[in-house]
Amino acid sequence: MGIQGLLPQLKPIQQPITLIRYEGQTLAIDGYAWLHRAAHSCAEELALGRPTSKYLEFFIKRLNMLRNRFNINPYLVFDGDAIMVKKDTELKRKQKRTENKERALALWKAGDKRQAYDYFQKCVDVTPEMAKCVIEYCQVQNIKYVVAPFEADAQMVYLEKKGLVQGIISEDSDLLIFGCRKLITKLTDHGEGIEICRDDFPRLPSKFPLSQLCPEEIRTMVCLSGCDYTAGIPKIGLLTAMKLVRKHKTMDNIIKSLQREGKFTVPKDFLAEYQLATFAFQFQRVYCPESGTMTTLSEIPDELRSCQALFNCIGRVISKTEHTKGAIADDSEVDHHLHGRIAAGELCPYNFQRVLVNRERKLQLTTKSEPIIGKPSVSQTGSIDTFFSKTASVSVSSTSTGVTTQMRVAIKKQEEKQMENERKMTSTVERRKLSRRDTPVVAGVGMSRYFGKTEDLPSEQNKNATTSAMRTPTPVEPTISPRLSDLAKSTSGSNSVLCGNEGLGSQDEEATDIPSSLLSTEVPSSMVPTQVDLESSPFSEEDSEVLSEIEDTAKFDRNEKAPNKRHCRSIADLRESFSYHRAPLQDKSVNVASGNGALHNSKGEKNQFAAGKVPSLGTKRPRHYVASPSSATAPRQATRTLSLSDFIYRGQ
DNA sequence: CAGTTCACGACAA
DNA sequence: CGTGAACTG
Repeated sequence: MGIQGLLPQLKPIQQPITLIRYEGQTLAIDGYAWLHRAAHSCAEELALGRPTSKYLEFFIKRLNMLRNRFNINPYLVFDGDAIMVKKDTELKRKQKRTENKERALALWKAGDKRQAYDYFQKCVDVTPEMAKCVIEYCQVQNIKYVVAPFEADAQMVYLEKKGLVQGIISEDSDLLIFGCRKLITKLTDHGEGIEICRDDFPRLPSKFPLSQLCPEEIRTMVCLSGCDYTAGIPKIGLLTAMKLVRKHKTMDNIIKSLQREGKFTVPKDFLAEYQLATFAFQFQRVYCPESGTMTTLSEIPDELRSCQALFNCIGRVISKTEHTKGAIADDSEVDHHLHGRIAAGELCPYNFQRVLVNRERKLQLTTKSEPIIGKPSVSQTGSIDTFFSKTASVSVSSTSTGVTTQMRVAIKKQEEKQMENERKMTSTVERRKLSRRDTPVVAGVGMSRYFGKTEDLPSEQNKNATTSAMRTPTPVEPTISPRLSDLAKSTSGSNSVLCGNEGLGSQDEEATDIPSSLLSTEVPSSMVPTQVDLESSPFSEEDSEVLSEIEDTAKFDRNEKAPNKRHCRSIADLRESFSYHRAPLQDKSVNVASGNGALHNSKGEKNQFAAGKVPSLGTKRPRHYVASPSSATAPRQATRTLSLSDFIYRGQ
């Protein structure tokens, strides 16, 4: 993957840096790159279809580092659907993985867990469901994210072009071909990495004078030597490709020359492959979080707009009328709304008819067994977990958050670490009212801000605020109603069967399809779930407990007397309510410091996207909807944007 | 021999 | 990703 041999050639301009130099800026992060690394810490659980919080912990650790230690605004970008040019390679990889997985499982069953472990590592696959788990964390934490319609690479470069991010964290050298200006690679846990700037290209040695090539020539070069979209020509590496381009300029000339000399064997349809590759590099579909529409990385020139092949390889988009993905040239024919929901992580990126479900929650729903948590958590045992199991039965609010147990555990762990650090770093204990800091309960209280432990909140005002905010990170949609019945089917009848390891690897496909009637942008209000719908659902008691989060949101949606009853303010609310301006570690209040607008944490106009901006079903919000707090929400906002610690340690 | 491509093994987590 | 084997001129 990537451009073989590119990074070594760029060695002269690779600059070791620390993230300090990005203080106050926003950086795009290749979400799947992190997921892949994180997945190695729990390959076994992932392959066996068992719950885990490890990969989330990885994200939390790193996101905390970025935000707290370096004051950087992370902008997570996840891959979406595969584009045509890459689909076959994707399939091959999948095949390899399933191959390894089978071997791993065979070894596992044979009892050879040692060797099985190695093969688990080789078959690690990251799924959109895992991304969703991270996404829900982002929603709670007010971290920006987007699910790219296709490749994250193109999406991230687009964000950079638009000035929404000032740099890109990724391991992929492809980024530079897409036009990335600032690439940060090899980022460590401590925030050190390698920076590659486009502006430094002129400093490259004459051996590899990249700056003397125009963008098109660069694409020619990498296509010759091989990239994600072309196999390249055998025996031609980056350097010979460079020479060829310098000599003959265009791909046409190069191919002619090569064929004349006969030294190299040019694959038959290489030229066509190249053509498609350049399309994908330049015009790949991306999602514009500002306008809430699908666009292309670069604008498609008029003379190419009639090229059908182009629209096939830059990514097929959803047609507004057909409700299928196709090569659509006309922007107004594109269903931007559905793509917005994909970008928000609401719908499955490769099958928009399916709701995207957090992997860990899905596991909770399909196997009723209580999740196997990483470890019983030595410190302060009994505080948080029992806390949750207690309140779960008492109050719906704790289960209504849509946050899985894994998330709780993961967040809790990180919180503990952070508090540990805080403890070390601050010798002045008086800073805040921390009298209760060291009591075992503290962690539990700390958690409450994520999970709406409403009874801890003093005022009625806050209570409402929290419940409305806490409901669920997933936008509350009418689609929940049909889903409920599906889930009922899948969970109620077959509980005993589903327990245990039964679903090895086959846990994926759930009947979460949305009826096509719901795909239209106009949703009859009759689709809003009714009390009858819910009460007639034949849940067992346990089921309803597990499912209460969904049910809750539905109830809440009904009772909410918000102006827009089809789609409660859900995430917009959530992030608005929970945007604290700074994590508690720093003393400097950054709220005010962001004069340059780089840090637009809570009220920032640029912050509106990640999910709140996404148009909701059947509503037509103004294009540049800025989540300006209404007078009604303003006071709540005020109370909300206390420092995190204040929030944690208030009320008891 | 210098320059280059390519296949392998190792990382890290 | 870095290494070394293998190939070329």
